[in-house]
Amino acid sequence: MADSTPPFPHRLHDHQVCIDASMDRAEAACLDRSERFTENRRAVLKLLLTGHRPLGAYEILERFDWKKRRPAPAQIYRALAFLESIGLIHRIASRNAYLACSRPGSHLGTVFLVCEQCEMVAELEGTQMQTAINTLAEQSGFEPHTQVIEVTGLCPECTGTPAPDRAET
Amino acid sequence: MADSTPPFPHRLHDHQVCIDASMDRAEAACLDRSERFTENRRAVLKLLLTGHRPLGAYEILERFDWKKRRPAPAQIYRALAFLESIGLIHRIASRNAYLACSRPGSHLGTVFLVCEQCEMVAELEGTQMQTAINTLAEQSGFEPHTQVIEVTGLCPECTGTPAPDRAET
DNA sequence: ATAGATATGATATATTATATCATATATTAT
DNA sequence: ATAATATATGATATAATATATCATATCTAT
Repeated sequence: MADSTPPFPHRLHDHQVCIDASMDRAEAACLDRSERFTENRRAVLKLLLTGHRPLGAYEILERFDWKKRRPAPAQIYRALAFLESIGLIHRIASRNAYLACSRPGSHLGTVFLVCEQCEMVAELEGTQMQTAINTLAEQSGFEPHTQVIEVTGLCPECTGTPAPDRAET
Repeated sequence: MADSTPPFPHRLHDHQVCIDASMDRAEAACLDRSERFTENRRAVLKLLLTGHRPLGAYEILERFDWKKRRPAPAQIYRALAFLESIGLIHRIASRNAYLACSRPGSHLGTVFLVCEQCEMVAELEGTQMQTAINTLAEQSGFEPHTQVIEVTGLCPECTGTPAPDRAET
């Protein structure tokens, strides 16, 4: 049973739909946990949702549409910490950058494919990978808690080799 | 065909053997590429070899046994960049730290198991993981170049659950 | 309305990493 | 051996990323 959404968002997809859906999910996630979806958190998430590409904290700061005073870095980091804590964004460790989550649900075995040219990131489920990690961990007597799986390379758009057209039911 | 060395070095293993062997391999690797194994590079590698645990660049700097003036950060980073470039050390992205390599040979599918308590790191081959990544990449039309696979959790010593004694031939 | 909890504002500073240019050292060709 | 070339280091400065702290504001439940 393959996932129907393509790993890398199509060049011409309706991105507003992504944004709206994500903001709605965020709203719901906060409500669900009785957490506040404040203006700051909203603003930071919205900035991260502008593209399927990770932004550094200071990049977010620069793009922040501040009404009064320019916000301090801490303000951004606080929002990022919060959003990450409830699974709405991911930190891409290999880039010190933050990415809006595009896969509601569990993120235990999530794999990130990061294009080194256009910086787009695909967020994949990696079930097989998870199995492999669990096997390795078991063999080592290791108890896994969190994991970072980030693959850097070239996305279909940037290699000129588009992804095979699978699952055309 | 399982690897005979345990994933996490045993509490009582003869560590001097590790160090000596690694320094010898480093020497050979440099010779092989006509690169210079200078005092700085030697010193940085040696510090990283003091334990199977990653050190931050500034941690290395602090422990650096400087004869004259305290070296500048750049000096450490230069050595680290060099050592990493020829595969003698690894960068642990999730910790901004550097680890002496304990597995001569290819590092394409290397998996790091990082203990969040004692900070020991096991460096594993992850063949199955590599296959999983390649599959995911192919399905996505992604061309993988480099990858970061880091699992954080508790090592056998720290869970109290020692690794099963496998391959006792 | 008040008390308690949580988020923000403001300031300062810690941590990690790189840029630059002059000097020194090693390697190669002569 | 010596000069020419390449490579590494020394020294200084600064960039980029992230956290600590404490006062104030805002929300939530009673």
